[in-house]
Amino acid sequence: MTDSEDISISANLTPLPDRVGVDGLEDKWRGVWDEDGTYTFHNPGERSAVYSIDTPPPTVSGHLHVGHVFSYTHTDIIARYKRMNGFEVLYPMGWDDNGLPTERRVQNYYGVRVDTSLPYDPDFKPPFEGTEGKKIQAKDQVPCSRRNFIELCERLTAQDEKLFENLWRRLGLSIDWSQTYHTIGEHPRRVAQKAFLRNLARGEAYQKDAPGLWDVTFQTAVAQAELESREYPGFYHRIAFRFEDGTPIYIETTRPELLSACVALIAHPDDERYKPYFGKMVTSPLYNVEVPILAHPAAEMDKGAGIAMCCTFGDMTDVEWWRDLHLPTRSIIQRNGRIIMDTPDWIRDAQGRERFAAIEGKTTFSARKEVVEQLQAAGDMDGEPKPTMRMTNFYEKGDKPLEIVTSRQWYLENGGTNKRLNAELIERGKELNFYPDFMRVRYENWVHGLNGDWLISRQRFFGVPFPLWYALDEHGEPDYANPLTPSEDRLPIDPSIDVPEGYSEEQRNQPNGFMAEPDIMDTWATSSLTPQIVTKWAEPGAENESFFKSTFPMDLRPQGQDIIRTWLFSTIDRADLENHCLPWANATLSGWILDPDHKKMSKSKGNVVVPNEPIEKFGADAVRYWAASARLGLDATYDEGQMKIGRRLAIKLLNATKFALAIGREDENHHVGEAATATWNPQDVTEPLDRAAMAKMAKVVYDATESLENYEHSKALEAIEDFFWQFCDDYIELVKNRAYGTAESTGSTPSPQAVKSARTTLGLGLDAFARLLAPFLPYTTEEVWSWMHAGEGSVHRAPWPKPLTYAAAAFKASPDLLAQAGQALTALRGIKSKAKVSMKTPILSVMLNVNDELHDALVPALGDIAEAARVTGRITLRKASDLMEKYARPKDGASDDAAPAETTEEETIIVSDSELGEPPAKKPKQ
RNA sequence: GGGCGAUUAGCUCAGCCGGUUAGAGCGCCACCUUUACACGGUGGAUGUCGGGGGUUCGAAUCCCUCAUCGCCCACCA
Repeated sequence: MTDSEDISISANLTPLPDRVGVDGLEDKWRGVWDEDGTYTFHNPGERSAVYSIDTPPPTVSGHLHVGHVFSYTHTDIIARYKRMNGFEVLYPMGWDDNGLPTERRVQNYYGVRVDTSLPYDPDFKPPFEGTEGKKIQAKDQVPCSRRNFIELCERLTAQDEKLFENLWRRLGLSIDWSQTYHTIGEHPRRVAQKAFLRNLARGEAYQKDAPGLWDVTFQTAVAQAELESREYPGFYHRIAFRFEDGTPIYIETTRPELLSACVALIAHPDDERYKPYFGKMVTSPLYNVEVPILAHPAAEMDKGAGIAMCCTFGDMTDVEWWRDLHLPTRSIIQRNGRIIMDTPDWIRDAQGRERFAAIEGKTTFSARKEVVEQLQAAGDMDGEPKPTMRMTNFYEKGDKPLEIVTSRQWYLENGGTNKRLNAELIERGKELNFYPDFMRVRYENWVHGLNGDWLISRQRFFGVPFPLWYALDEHGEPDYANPLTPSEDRLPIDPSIDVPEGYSEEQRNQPNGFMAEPDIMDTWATSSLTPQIVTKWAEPGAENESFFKSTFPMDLRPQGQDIIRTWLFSTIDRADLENHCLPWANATLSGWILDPDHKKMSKSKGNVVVPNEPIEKFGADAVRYWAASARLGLDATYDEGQMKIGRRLAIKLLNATKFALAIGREDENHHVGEAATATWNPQDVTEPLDRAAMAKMAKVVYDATESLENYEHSKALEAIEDFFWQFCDDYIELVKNRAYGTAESTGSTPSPQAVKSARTTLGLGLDAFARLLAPFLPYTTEEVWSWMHAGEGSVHRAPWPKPLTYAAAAFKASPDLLAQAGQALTALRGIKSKAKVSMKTPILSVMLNVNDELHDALVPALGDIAEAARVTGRITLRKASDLMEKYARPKDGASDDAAPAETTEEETIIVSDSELGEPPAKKPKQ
């Protein structure tokens, strides 16, 4: 095989449609891709031949959003690009269907709630179906077993997943649907439990009975990563504690209802105002409980009165003081957020006990009101409460401030307490390529700022259960210190159904028997393992082992910037602990979608655009074009104008390709009904203008490739698109007559070689554009590809173009000639535009005054230029030096030659002495 | 309070490791139905590059500062 055969492109040309359009292409090609398995991943058995993508599993909430199509398009462009570069692309889809959002929807949709004491009922029928929107009162909700509830969760999410899948398919995501997982599915459960058991065995997972953040609405513990600070209105209350002699000492608090939980007053050790009192005792108002005044550096002198009431627990600072100063625990808040029902024994004062009885069982809100009234009545409050806005921690999905509750929870090391691990995770962050790079800072900030390990247990129902049981002693008390674990080959298990080795079901919850760990893992504890899930880390068998080796560590994690601290970080944590490496080499971070008023689109704002609408209106390729024109990491404005441009680009590609392929094959009605073959050999490109076009193509291919290698899809698209329009507007216009083999205007018939050169360049060019645009406009490019490569498979499996092919065709020509010829053409069109006549009007004669370099460059393309501009008479090029002479003399004729000196500097081509002919007679409309 | 982005034509955005007259598309104006395309074509007008300072022969580009918008982290007495 010689070099020239190596790079020439053979085409199988089909008959062409008389009219083309983008509508209908989606249905046509989606079916073909499914049938042909165009996007199916085939394990090549070696890591270097694979590009693997850790697709974000969207929360299936039943609500779709254009933001979804935005970021997923970015990833799809990369997937398609890598596939065309010969990689087997593992591009799976996942659904995040476990967790609270699903639970809440199921409760409302079916009108049920979990009662863990109920047994599974295989014939359970929920009282409602599809009641969303209508408010089902809590009292109307029918209790059901956890397993029944989970079945309902699965039923509902299956419906939502179908909606999402339809959208993704419509959008043209090149996902291998056979690799789909959902986070509550069997395989992810196995991964989550296996990874947890290994963390446990290595001592990275542990349980602790400690104060922690607690959501009173959902009645579950929450993790640091799920916190959200929000402004919350409150009041400062100035309250008097008293020394033995009755002297008051004032503290300020926004939470007077916690007065009875006070264990100390705390001031800064350097605070001169309070230094004399450290170590002294004071008594609390209302309850007359003695508490010490202590020093701690976390107290801030300029906050409130400078001395704070430490309660167990009002906030995380209280916890810090309590821990550091070994203070007693006096909890008064229950897990449901209400005050405890029994008057605590540390209140001994009879009147104090009476006062406490008045707030028993109340919410913090009404207890606060009661306590304030009591304080005012007792004369222990100074002045009126002063309103304030303060930042308060909320669970990101909750709407009541978090309380701090002591409970037994499971934790996983994440560098929040282990310094060595923290440093290691920072280091992992440095190894990872972030796109854009500045996102790395957010990761580092977060890891540096961790103040505790990752709380992974949740007191909820729909999620992956901990694979644990506890032995019960003769009194029925669990031995938490020595959990019972299943062997890995039993996974996944549900401890509330399955039985630990060596026990029988009858022993469940019996003295000397066992009990299941009731908690489930947080959603992120499963989601943090998506790389292990999609690469089949936990699946047994040689085939899966090979799969894992070919795909892990993965290549790409695309995700939203808002979940760097959760998903990105926790995934790195898990892979570091389990696999001792980064889970992927690259992470791409998407920005937000803003509505046309630059407000972030969100459901609560009511400005969400449902993605089906623009796809319906403009077509999937057009919507993708809009998404593709935004850079990673930057917010993008929802812009239908951009979609219109995308649609226009797609239509142009269809028409230009049809036109180029039709040349020389048309019958008298311009209809192409016959199939044909063609060989586009770069060596047949012989004309200067054609070579210039190919030189430009080589550069564009090179630039686009470089941009895509750097995950800069928008830059690649811009380069390709720019040249595509230049190719259509200038190059095709300049050569179409030559390609036809006719020369109507100049009267000189082009040589067969010149004709072939033009046709070859058109073929090579449009073949290249189909490939270059394939990642962006998959439907349109597949359509045009099918016209020129019938029976050769999909463009999406065709090789990405190489600069070498076009450089060979360019034969060392400069790309500049194309631009220069384009300028000349523009100048000639300008004559007609200014004269307000049809472009068909012949130019009888014209003089083009150009600078010296341009003069020499344009000479070889003059024939094409004259032909394209319909110059029927003389076209003369004159050098700038001669031009100056001309302007030295007064001149006659047209007035568009004003200000010669300036004009000479600003324009490279000046038209003079032009003479137009008669416009041709208008043809009657057909 | 600490940090990260953004700020360029009416709109959406390029350009930013300093260097000729700051670009594109949309929109706008005028014209043209031309053997691919009216879902079209051709031509044209449009900017104190957020403000202010500085470095430099030269700044949209580098430095300082301020402002506005968005986001992240911290902030519950």
